[in-house]
Amino acid sequence: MRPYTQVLDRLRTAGLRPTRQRLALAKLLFENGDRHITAEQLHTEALGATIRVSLATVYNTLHQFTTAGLLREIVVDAGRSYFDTNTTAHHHFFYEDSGCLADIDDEALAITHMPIAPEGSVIKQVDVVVRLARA
Amino acid sequence: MRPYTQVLDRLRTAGLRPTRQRLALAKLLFENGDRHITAEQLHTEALGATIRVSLATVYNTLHQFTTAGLLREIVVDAGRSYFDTNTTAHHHFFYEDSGCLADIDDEALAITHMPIAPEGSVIKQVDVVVRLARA
DNA sequence: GACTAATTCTATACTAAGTCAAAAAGTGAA
DNA sequence: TTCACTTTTTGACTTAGTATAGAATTAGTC
Repeated sequence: MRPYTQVLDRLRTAGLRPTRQRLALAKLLFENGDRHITAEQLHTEALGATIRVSLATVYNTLHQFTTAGLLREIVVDAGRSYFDTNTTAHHHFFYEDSGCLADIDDEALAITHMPIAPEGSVIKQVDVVVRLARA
Repeated sequence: MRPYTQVLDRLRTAGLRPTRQRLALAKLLFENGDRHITAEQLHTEALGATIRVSLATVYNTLHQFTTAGLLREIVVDAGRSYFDTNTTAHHHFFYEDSGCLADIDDEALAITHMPIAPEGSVIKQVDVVVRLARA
């Protein structure tokens, strides 16, 4: 099995053209366990791994992957976007001091009453953020 | 009763020096029903009401009010902060098309099972955002 | 392999939201 | 009124993200 086979399949399945940059970024994102990462972090990581890619391309790629269902955007900080490789429905702890995110176990939190969407709108997603401070 | 009596009391109670700017912004914020507002919106509104105040002061004031417990910051958009005059525990609908926020009735949404805070941290707040798209 | 249409990337300028800091202005107590 | 302390102002600056023209790349056809 060649090194890029899995991410190649993944991009093709998602209907995305498998460019050099997309393949390399997909490898960083999807072959290192579940991750929560910002565009800046991913860009730095790519450069550190001698992947030549512009910051604009990192942003474009993250947004394309999100639109294609490979990533999910997480909004916990008014100053930047986080992207989550785990796209299943789940919620997050957010450590405000460090800017780190962690998944909350499914059984640890549940919403028992869902509100009805107001007239003329549909519910896209329900996000729960448990904000943490250092004890 | 003078026009600024209520907000004057409110600032004094909160331990904040009642400067001209703080009084005027407090009046806009707290005497128009529950509001969700960004710094830019408040600044525009203040200027429209011939309140001379700098944008830096609007930001400073919103942050001071939040720290003093008069406002609550709501993070639903990675590009800007919203401030909520209703500081009780409650959750929000966020209309992604328009950038508008609306409170969710208490009984309409319930969470069973609060997660335990991870080692070394405390839960500051639990935020639920129901993201809406146009139908 | 050559050609080519369409897509994507790059580099850099730009935007929007928010912050910084020195000087000026204002508050409140004595 | 004075004065110590706080707050505001102004305009420069920072940060995260976006725009865009030209270059580079992908992928299908022959």
